[in-house]
Amino acid sequence: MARPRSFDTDQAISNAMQVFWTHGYEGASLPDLLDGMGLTRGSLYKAFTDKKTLFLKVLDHYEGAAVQAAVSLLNDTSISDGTERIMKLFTSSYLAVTDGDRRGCLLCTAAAGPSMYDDEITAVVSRGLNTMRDGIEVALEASPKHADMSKAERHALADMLTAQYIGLRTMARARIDIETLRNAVRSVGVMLA
Amino acid sequence: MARPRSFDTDQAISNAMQVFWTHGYEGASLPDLLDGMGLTRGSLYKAFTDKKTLFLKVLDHYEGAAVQAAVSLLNDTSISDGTERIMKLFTSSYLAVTDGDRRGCLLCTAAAGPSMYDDEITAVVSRGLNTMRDGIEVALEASPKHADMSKAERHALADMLTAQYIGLRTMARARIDIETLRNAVRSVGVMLA
DNA sequence: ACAATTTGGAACCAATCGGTACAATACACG
DNA sequence: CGTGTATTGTACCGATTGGTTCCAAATTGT
Repeated sequence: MARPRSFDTDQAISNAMQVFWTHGYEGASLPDLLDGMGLTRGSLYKAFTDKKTLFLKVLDHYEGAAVQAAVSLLNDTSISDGTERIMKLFTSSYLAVTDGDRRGCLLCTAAAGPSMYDDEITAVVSRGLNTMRDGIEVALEASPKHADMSKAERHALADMLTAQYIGLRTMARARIDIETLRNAVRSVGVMLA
Repeated sequence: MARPRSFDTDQAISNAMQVFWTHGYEGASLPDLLDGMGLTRGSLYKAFTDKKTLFLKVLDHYEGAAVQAAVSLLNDTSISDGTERIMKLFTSSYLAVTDGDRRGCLLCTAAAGPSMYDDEITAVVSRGLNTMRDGIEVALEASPKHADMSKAERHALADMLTAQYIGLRTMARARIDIETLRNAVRSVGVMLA
């Protein structure tokens, strides 16, 4: 009936995610995105309406990929001790930096930026962060060391660890010395032990 | 000899700080700044060279005001227990939110933004965060509960608490539920107790 | 009074921003 | 093979970005 789309939508969103991840929402210009996604203005606006809509789709994608990966790690029953899973999450954040990835967490970056004055973006971001939080809580429930805590206390501890996670990933983006990051992760381990 | 400056430079910087604090570096436009500072383009560029230079001055000002206030709280020997001082710092961050201040920490916001791809800004930001970190470490040294730790362990714990602080203030900006913030602070208290 | 300087303000700049209009293009189906 | 149709590329849009330049008015010390 008509000319088919020459690009894969998911792939395009995934490419856009990389651009937003490095530059942030307001820092990523249309040319940046077009370049990274490998398509032209017309195609982008036809397929994704506008920049903000694209960003919301990207956040969804990030939630479905990066956040979901973290959550399933936190739910991985093949590691019986929940605190071990949590430490694996924090350690992997540290290892990303040693591998040269200083971009931090897309969600955490968006959480700090001026884009948070937009209600829709705010909603998606805090939903994503809450998903992380819930994952941490699940892992805590599978931790023998925290079995005697009250549900409320465990809930609060999950909140604290979420803040810890956000702080760690923000520090990574801020080019804080790698030793400091290592120390922070190590101390989380000591605290949970 | 010549006409003196009709505005107070420090006051102007302080006003600029408010604008950057709410909008972030790239989010604050020239009109925003001129409006908030109450002066015109000509005066601003004569006095502060350009936007980035102004922002660096603002960061210095923030370090001399907000960060220094936090540090002197952390050094306040009238509160003998260092952990109490640290908890006061975290609690005050929480109380800022209950008072309706959702702007978070200027340094932490700058740490997450695309402005971190600028070396000069990066340097000033991480210097400020390190100052905070050192303050926390001093407080820890004045804590009986942490007197038996090794210097290295205490250092690492300070790093962790810095990440915690950044995360907390970022969550405040991200409009995370106030209960979650309260829980996070409470858990820090439990952890340090 | 005079020289020095800063003021507010407007005009102006090139560059870039996000977004749109539209003609050329390339495909799927009858 | 055509023809309808959605996609594509590009030229273009007005608005805004940070930054400059000019100038008359204002305010000081000498």
